[in-house]
This record gives sequence, C-alpha cells and structure tokens, in this order.
Amino acid sequence: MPRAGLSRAAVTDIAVDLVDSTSDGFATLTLAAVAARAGVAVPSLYKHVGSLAELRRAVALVAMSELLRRSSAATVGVAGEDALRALGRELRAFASQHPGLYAATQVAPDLNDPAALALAQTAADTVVVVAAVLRGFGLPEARTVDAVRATRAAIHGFIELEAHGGFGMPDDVDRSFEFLLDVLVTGVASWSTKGAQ
Amino acid sequence: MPRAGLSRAAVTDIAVDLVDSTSDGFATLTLAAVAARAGVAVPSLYKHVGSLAELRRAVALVAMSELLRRSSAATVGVAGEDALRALGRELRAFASQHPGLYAATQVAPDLNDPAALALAQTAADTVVVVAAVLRGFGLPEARTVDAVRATRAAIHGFIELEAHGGFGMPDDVDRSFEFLLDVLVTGVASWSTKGAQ
DNA sequence: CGGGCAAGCTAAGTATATTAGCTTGGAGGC
DNA sequence: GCCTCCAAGCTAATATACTTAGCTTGCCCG
Repeated sequence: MPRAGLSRAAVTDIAVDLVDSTSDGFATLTLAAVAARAGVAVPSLYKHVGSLAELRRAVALVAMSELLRRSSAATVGVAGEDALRALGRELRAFASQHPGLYAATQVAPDLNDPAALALAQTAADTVVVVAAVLRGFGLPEARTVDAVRATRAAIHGFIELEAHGGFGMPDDVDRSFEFLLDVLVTGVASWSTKGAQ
Repeated sequence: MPRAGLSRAAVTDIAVDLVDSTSDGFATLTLAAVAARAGVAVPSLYKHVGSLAELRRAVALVAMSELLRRSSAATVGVAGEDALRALGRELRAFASQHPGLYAATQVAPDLNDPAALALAQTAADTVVVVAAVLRGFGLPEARTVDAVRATRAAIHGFIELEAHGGFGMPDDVDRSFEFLLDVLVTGVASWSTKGAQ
C-alpha cells in the first residue's frame, strides 16, 4: 500500500480545515478525525505531532497568524477613531467567518513547547497592532496598556457572547456592535484629553 | 453495604464543589470524579442525572443563580455610574473567587431540557439587572439593548482575558479594569446625552 | 412481616488519547 | 542496478472517558 506522504505541516493543514469547518470545531477536534481525513491510522499521526495538545497549539498558531494578518491589513493607512472601528469590525468579521479558528486563537500559549514561542510572539504582535491603532488617540503613556486591554476585552467579549448565543433576541446585533465601538471611541478619547490636561 | 443516599441535588452539590475547587474545574468535570466523591460507582449516577451534559447544565444553573444573587446584591440602593462600577467589580470578584463557577455560567442553555427553562430564565434575570443598572443613565429606549450588550461584552471580555492569561505582564490589572469601567461610564453617558437631543 | 421500587452494582460497548514494538516503502549510496 | 537503512506507516495494548443493559438488594410502606 502506498504511503500517505504526511508531514507535520500536512497534518496541521488537515486539522485547520477540520477546525474551520464547524463552529465548535476547535473544541471537538480529535486525532481520529484528522487520521480519517489523512487516510491513516490514528497512531501514525504521532510520527508528525507530539500530542493532541501540541496539534491544537499548531492550529492556534495558524489561526493567530491569520488574525494578525487581517488585523494589520484592516488598519494600515487608517488612523485614530477610524482605525479602531476598522479593527473591531475586522475582528468580528473574522470570528463570524471562521468561528472555529477564532476559538483557536484563545488557546493559552503553553511554555516548554518549541512552537509556544511562535504562538506567544504572534499573540504579542496582535497586541502591538491594537497599541498602534490606539496611538492615534494621544493617550498618556501610562494609560496605553489599560486602553489596549479595554479595547481587546470589549471586542473579544462581544464576539464571545455573540458566538455563544449570549444575546437573546437578535435585535440587530450589528447595530449593537457599532454602539460598542462608539462607546470605546468616546471613552478612550475622553481619557486621552483628560490625560493631556 | 449501606446506600450512599444520593439524590439529584446531592450529586449536583458534589459537582458544584468539584467545579469550584479548581480554576478549570468546569471543563475538566467528570462523572468519575463525582462518583468517587460520592462513594459510588460511575453508572450509579445515572439514577439521578441523565448525562454529563445535563449535570453540567445543573451546575450552570447553580452558578448562574449565584451570579444573579451577587449582581443584585451589589447594585441595590446604588444608581447610575456608581451602580455600573459596582456591578462590574462584583462580576470580576465573583469570577476571581470562583473561576470554575464563572466558566459554568457561560454554558449555552440547551432547549428540550426541563432545567433549560430555569437556566434561560436566570440568565435573562441577570440581563435584567444590567438593564436596571443602565436605566440610571437615561438612555433612549432604542439604545438600551445596545448598551446592555456593550456592558456585558466589555466586562465579560475583560474577565475572560484575565482568567485565561491573556494579559502578558501584570501591569496592575486592577487599574486596567477601572480604566475599562471609566470607558464604559463615559461612553454610555455620552450616548445618553446624544440621544436626548 | 412481606412486597415492591428505586438505588446501587457488574458487565459490556463505544470513543478517545497514548505508548510499544513491528513491518516495509522507497530514497540514497555503492 | 542493487542494497541498506530509516522513517512512515501498521497492529496490539493500556488507560480514561461516557453510556446502556440488566441484575441484586436495601429499605420504606402498608
């Protein structure tokens, strides 16, 4: 029988596809599903991947990289309020189009894993994008970290609640998200002026 | 051998204890652990509980009830900005003191489960508390739903990121949370005046 | 004191990850 | 062109889950 010709990258690709194919794909990812898709017995996967947890972190890295790419792309050449709104809308769009991958980006980077460095680095890079977006608001240096955290929290929380059916009747969720962006813009801007006094 | 004298409530109590004893207790809850604690074989639990999923929803109901109780208690007799801040701090404190139970409150209420009604109702009640808190801001009627969602999203997102180690260096997370509350208060207040014009 | 029911049990089936050890396809050296 | 060797595959086995089926028996109620 011919060999499948797998590799770590090929296995990760399959896992990414599976995760991306359903909304809770990341939580329900199994080696059995990956092996079936690869046309291989389950233990064979261990030739390419150390464990299910490691595979999940590999998927997380792919997902986080895509999140970073889209965040950057959506905010180049835009500044201040417009950039913040664009970032928020892009993140929500990504989560809506790829709920499984968005869930994967929330994995806690495990240390003592070689790929953990790359994952932690990519995660840090996405935070840098948020910080860059907020730079246009002229916040006092000491408040930048706070503003980054507040921005991430607000957008992530909205995405999370929306994805998990946390909003009862769908009273026009788009408008609610725009409201959230308004609150963020107004709130952050107010701090920037306060701090400037 | 004497009987353990279990009941649905007793089993749920044990599960709640287990969930509450570790930070990721809800995700790692197993029937094996519950049975061990109860001094009973695993299949015996099915005399009291339909499935692991149902038990998790029972735990979710307990957790959500406690969240509702504390939310209400923290905001009675307070109004406007103070109420919003008190609500936020209380939710974060609850999540910090009972991370397992907080995670349980995020379970999606499953329909076609008798207990689902109670869970959905309790969840709705907590939303009512948020709505009541925001009433003091004099928002236009049409924006109330948006403001409730933005408030829940911001606070929940912060708690989630904090719990999952999403904040790199702990630059004083308390201050960041206060910043978030400032942003919320300012942002929501601005909308209330805008809407009044 | 006896009947019956529900609370417990064991046994078995399914699904999952993981480890150990074997087999062999196929590329690279001679 | 053949042979060697290694890694990519395999089967077998272990461990941990949930769940169902069917049996046994403790114990309440009449």
